[in-house]
Amino acid sequence: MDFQIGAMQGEHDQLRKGTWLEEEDERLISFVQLMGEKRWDALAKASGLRRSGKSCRLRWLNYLRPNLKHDQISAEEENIIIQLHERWGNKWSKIARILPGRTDNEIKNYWRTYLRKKLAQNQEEKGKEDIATTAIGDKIWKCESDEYDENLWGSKSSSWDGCSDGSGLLLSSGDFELTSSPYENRLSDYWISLSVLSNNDEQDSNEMKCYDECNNSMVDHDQYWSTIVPGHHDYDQCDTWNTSGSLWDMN
DNA sequence: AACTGTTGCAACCGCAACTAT
DNA sequence: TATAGTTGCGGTTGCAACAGT
Repeated sequence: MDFQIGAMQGEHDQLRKGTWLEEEDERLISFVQLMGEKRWDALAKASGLRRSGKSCRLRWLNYLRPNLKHDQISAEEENIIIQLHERWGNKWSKIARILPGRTDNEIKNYWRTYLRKKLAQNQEEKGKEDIATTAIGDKIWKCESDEYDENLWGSKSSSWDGCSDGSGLLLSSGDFELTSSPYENRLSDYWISLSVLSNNDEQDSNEMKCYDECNNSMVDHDQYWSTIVPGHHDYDQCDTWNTSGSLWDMN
C-alpha cells in the first residue's frame, strides 16, 4: 500500500483529529487484521496513523467493524431500544449488545433524535392521562394506577416503589435532558404505555433462567420478551443470547 | 443565489474501570 | 500492593447536509 497520510498532514508529531480519510480507514483495517482488536495504542503507533489508539478503536468499533449494519434502524429494533431504555436508562453499550450490528453511539444518537421527535409530538397531547407524579432530586416518579400511595414516594430503592400495586415507574430526568415540571406531563404521556409492559417483565424475569454462563441450560422465554427479542435470555443477569432470531440475521 | 436555522451523526473528551507489570 | 497504561462508557461538540426564507 502506498499511503500518503504523513504527507497529507505534514510531517509533524501532532495527532490528527476529525473526520477519517479513506486512506486512514484502509490502513486501520489492514492493521486490525494484522494485530487484532486489542492494544489500540500499539496498533496506532505501528500503523503509522497519526491517530490516538482511542480514536482508532472508536473508528473501528463504530464504523469499520465487520457485520455492522449501516441501514436505518427498523421498527422492530426501535421497539427494543425503547423497551430497553425504559428498563436500563442510558446504558447505550448494554442496549447495543442486544442489537447486534448496532453501536452504542448509533443507538445513543438515534434515541436523542427519536425522543426529541416523540416529545414534540406528545406536547400536543399532554394532559390526557391522569398520572400521579412527583420529583425527588433529579428523578421523576410517577404512578399510573389508583393505588398511588404518597407514603411510599420517599423511597428511591425500587423502580416500582410509590405505588402499592407496583405499577410505579422511575424516570431519570437526566435521561431526557429535562429538569422542570412542565415537561412531566409529556413524559408521562410517552412513557405510560411502557410501564405496564415493564412491570409484567419485572415479575416474569424472576422466573427466567440463564443459558450457558449462568445456569448452563436453555432459558424459558417469557411470552412478551420472546416476541420482542427473539431468543433472548435473562438480560439482567446474563449477557448470553441465542442469536437465532431474525433480528440477528445480518447480511 | 445567498443567507440562516435545523438536523443527524461522526468523533472527541473526561472519567471510571480494568489490566499488566 | 502500587502504579502506569489501556479500554470502555456516556455525555458533548462540531460540522456537513439539508430546508426554509
